[in-house]
Amino acid sequence: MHDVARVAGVSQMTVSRVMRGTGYISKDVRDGVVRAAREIGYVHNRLAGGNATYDNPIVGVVVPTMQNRVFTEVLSGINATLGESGLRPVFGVSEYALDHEEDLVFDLLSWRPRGLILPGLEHTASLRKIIAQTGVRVAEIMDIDGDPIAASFGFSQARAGAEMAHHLLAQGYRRIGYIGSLGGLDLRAQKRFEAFQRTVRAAGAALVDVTRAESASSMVAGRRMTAAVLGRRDPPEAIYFANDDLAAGALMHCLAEGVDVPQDVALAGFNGLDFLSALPKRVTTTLTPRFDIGAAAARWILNPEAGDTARVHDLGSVLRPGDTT
Amino acid sequence: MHDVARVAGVSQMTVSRVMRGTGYISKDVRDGVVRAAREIGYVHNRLAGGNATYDNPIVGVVVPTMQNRVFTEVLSGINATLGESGLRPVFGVSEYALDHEEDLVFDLLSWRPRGLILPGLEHTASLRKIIAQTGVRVAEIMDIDGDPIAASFGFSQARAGAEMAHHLLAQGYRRIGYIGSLGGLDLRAQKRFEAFQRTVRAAGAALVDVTRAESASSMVAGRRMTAAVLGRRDPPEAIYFANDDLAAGALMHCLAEGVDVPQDVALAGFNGLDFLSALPKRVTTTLTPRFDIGAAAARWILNPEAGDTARVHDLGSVLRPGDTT
DNA sequence: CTGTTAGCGCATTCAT
DNA sequence: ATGAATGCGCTAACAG
Repeated sequence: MHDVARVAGVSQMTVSRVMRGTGYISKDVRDGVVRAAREIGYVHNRLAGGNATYDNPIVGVVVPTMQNRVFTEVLSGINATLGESGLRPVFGVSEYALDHEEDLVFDLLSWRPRGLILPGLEHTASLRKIIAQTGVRVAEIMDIDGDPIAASFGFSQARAGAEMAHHLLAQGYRRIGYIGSLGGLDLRAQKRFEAFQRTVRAAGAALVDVTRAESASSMVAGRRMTAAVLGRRDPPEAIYFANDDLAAGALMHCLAEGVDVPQDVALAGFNGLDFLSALPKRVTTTLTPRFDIGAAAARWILNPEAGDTARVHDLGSVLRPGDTT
Repeated sequence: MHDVARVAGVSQMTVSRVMRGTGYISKDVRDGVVRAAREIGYVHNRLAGGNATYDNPIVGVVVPTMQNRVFTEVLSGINATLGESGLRPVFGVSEYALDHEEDLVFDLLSWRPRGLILPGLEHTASLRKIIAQTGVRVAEIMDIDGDPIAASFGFSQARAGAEMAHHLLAQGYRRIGYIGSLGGLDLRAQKRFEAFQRTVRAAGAALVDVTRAESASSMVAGRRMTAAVLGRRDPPEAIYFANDDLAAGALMHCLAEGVDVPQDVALAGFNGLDFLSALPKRVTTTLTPRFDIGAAAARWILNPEAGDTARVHDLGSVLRPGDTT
């Protein structure tokens, strides 16, 4: 900055102001500074200033996985919203492990981020403690069933699960199955499952099969598990999947093996990913506003002053019946 | 750090050394410092030191899009490799626009990254200039057909395209189509296409239909375009798609409409994404090492000293014939 | 609208 | 194995 200032014939502080676009600078001076910077090939160091201001143009983001479109879409929403303000997300992948999440948050805090975006409402005690100590602004996303640290953005996982149960029951299915993944590590999926299970049983229907892969969810896993479940004695009339990938894999199994959907077995997914509408049958699913959740959380981090004092932000989810139930 | 030092009864410099794990520190002192830090809730500021060292534990990454699994897998590879060294990727999305890429690089340089990872070998002149001026370490990924700034990691897009042409020709197809997306903005896809086209024509066969969506590639777009192409007079006997999503969408169309594959039309994709193996038919495709490309590029950024002086790193691609050709 | 002064939190360098 | 002095590149606060 000193060099730029010398070349432009102004003070170093003026260069700083031009670079950040703050304060009142006459057009002539501004142009001169910009030209001088270009001339000597100067690139503003945006992190050095964080030293003086105690924070950086960064938002720390923890995602459970990158293998699932859901979280890359959330990340897209965050990135798009932050981009307008020149901030950037710096992310870590927790692999659905709370203790790993704790380590990640500790690391991300060493970047002095303006805020943190975390998945879900469940965290370790140490995590909560360090958040309280440092006073970072934290947005919790994807789930609103619980008490947020500061603010939550998402929808009710329990309501979504119960709603799908009601839908299947309304279609007359009484012998129902559930197929998930990750051995139940996905706490949001688990919440959906539990509400689903409660609702099914409360109606006097039976949850006849619950299967979870140890692996991550994928079409391949869905196809494999569905084949297994349908091969057992007295298979379910309808299966609720933890997400669309699993459900789509199930549909592929049925297409390949000539199993009639929904006559022989009904299928329901979760998330409403775009690719579903390319499949031969429209899969019944629940639409979730993934991009918007990321965008809303990012916006909340960006505007500490905004009159938005709500702690719980329900962006809603919508059950979309298809041709598979 | 001062506070930690006071509590631990050592100098600030010793705390700095403990935090970074460098230099020789006696176990007693180290433990005392760690305890003191925990006691007062101190979190190391990893970016402040970048001030003194002229760079930060950051690698700037440009990806063309987040809508495509391909690039999230590359990002995973980068993230996994950097994680071991405590660095983090900071990414920007170029939307396949070279001028936007230029802006992003300029922005990423303001983070004083240890290196940059860029998609492809084509960049604007200004981009090249600023890279040269700042002397950042740059890894170019996904393509090796050309002259890298410093080092490239990927495979030959041209070879992959030609190889698929040979495969289709060997199966006896003479009237061939191509379906892409993004109006040709994806320069790697474009290179594949051109080599494919050359090879088809050199063999005396005909490229009878070339269709590109303006939108991003997706199963939905693939299904829609395939329906259109097959509805025209004298449709192609085989279609080469810019990627697996498009090809999978085509297969869905054929399944839904009772079009026999590969009897009525043969289909070939590109990338070898996992989900292909869940489809009712194995789609012919080219396997690409996406995760490994990201990992290799990250490793190269991490080890400036390594004896690796090669500029071109061919990680290879493999044509995998399936049941659709 | 622009400049001066002071200092952010840390790492390098050189002592000891 | 540890400490003191110094400076990195930048911004806040205030002066004018």
